[in-house]
Amino acid sequence: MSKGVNLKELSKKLNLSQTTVSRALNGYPEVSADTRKRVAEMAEALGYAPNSQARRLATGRSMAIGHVIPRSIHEMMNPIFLEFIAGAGETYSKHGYDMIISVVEDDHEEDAYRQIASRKKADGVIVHGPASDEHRHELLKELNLPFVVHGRIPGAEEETSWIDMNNRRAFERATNLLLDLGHTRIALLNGLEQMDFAKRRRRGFESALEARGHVADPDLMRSSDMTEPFGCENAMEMLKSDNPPTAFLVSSMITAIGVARAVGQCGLQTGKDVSIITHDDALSFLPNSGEIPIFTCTRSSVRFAGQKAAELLLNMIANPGGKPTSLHLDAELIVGQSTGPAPSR
Amino acid sequence: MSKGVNLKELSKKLNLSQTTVSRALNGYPEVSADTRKRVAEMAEALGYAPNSQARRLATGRSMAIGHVIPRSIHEMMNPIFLEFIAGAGETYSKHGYDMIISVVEDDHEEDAYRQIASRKKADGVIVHGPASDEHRHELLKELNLPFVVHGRIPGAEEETSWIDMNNRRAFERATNLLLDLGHTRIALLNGLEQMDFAKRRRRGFESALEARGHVADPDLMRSSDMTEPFGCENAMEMLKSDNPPTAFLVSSMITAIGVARAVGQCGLQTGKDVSIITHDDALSFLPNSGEIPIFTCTRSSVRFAGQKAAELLLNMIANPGGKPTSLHLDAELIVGQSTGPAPSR
DNA sequence: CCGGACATCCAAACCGCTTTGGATTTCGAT
DNA sequence: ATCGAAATCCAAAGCGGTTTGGATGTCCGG
Repeated sequence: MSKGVNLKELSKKLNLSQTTVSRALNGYPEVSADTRKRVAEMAEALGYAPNSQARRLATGRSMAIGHVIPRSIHEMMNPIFLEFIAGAGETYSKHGYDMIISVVEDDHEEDAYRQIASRKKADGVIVHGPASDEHRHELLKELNLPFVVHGRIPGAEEETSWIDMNNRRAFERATNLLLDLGHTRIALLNGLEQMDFAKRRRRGFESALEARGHVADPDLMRSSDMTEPFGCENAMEMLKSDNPPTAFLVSSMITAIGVARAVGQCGLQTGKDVSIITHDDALSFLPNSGEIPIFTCTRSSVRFAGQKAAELLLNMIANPGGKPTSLHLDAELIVGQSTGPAPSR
Repeated sequence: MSKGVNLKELSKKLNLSQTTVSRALNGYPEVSADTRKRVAEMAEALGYAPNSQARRLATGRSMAIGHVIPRSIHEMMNPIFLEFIAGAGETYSKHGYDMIISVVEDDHEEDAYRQIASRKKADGVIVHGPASDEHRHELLKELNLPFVVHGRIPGAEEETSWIDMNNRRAFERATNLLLDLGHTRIALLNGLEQMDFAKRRRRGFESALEARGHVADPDLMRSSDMTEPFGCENAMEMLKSDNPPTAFLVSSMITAIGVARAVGQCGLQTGKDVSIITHDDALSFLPNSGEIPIFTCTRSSVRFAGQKAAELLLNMIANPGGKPTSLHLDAELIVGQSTGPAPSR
């Protein structure tokens, strides 16, 4: 209601020292119950809230987590990224942390991290979209900035904290389902393969094929930003080829929608003439649920991952010096309307 | 490189007072060029960067902009929201501002704003997704917190700063195009009509129809979260009805994709049997560009809107006491593959 | 040679909170 | 009555910057 009351004024009003008022408000034991109550009431009445900058300066903790997002990431991973952020944000606000997001030019990412560290802008950061050739973790270690990776950094799994889904296994299972349905010509529309997750998915796909004595056909494997047109154009091209695939394994719902469009445009029917399995990040604006979801999918909620990543990070910050901890989520394989037995020809 | 140098240490190293060092670094005139250079070099060498909390406390400006996003918004507007954020973020970092995002439970939104104000967490905020029945601006005025609205608050256009596209006019023009093509049964798949933008779009649609002597058929108007299934299910239902529409006017690409799916499933062809015009927010992961875009659309880049909104707000903060200023963006009407003359029957 | 205008630089106050290191009081136990 | 522990509370010292109000030195015209 009222405004601008600070600790000094509040304590004067109460005829108490700032020390006592501060302690009363922050739950320290050396304050009598009476006093505490009196303080709380007056604070409430005067609408007192501690200035966060001052508190941060005094405590040395910024009570904020940073997310550095270079343009390239958010163009690629746009919706997935936000969903993750939203999840993380829920955890932060539950724990009184702020989330600060830096959108930076691609070649300023390192700068951004350095600034966060040197200016003490955040107590920790989340590393998004680790590449196969990843180096941010080294920088962050040097900067002494706690971090959690969304995904895994190849070769640094033991020494970093991360949260990831089991990409390889999910795609292995999906591929097996298609094989079980009789499909042998299976296309893979994957995310950019400089990203770690995409590489893992491909490995899952290939190893499932190989285990059954098949070999992945390079002509049927494409890798790109996961847009809708990427799905449509490539599916179209493959479907019109001499030896078209009967099934598609796709890395994102959006791309899968593109594939479905291509299937339609070719006069074919999804789930009958052509099967599609997609990974489903459970994005809220692209629901794929219901009794029989539209798309057969491997599903793993990226929002949930965000929540957990934040928890991991806050834990690290609260208990410094601990061992890195990680979380391995398993994707569900859910059968929907987009798969069926391979057409006999 | 090195770490933890603060102003005191830096100035000691230089045999200068903190005052002088601070002034040299911040470009004040009362420092000789020599000294300034010496200071700059030493600061560089020692890797000095001012602690942002301390600076904030001293200057009284938090150098941050807040975005409060209740769950309901980010479930609805997910991808659009992020694109806007990304645009705003670019502007912020260009000006040395931080972006802080609070994800809050729906009924804690007011609290979030109060906290930002009382704890001085941000120097201003962006108001997202104004409803027809909007009150946040009143709260923010009471809190004396500068803000810019993305969209418009009905009845408060004059007294608030906002950035918006011309929703009514865009949908009017789109409707006219359809009418020109001979369509008379046109369906409207709109966003939630408690949102201001959706209401405006509907008005544009209706007034274009009326101007040509038609009346909007309530059976052909639906309003909901702009998901893909919303488009598919409703289009399906309408197309199977006795008196199906020959064209759809849709509020979002994602929903339009759903409509296209329904069209395909009905064995019809988009752009021939059924025309679709959608609004296109120019989301990066849903490109609808190229020589002949897939969808005929009204296009307005929401990322650009984000950039501009941020500029508006930073201006307000830099020049307090100014009159509210606003920006009215015009959407382009772009003809793509999804429209054609109404089928003669 | 003097006084004032500039150009430089500095000591200290301040921003608003937390926290250290007592001071004072209370009270049961000896 | 005496003592030490426990319970309360406080003055003051930070945290790391910015900014105010001089102090000092230099240069120039008169």
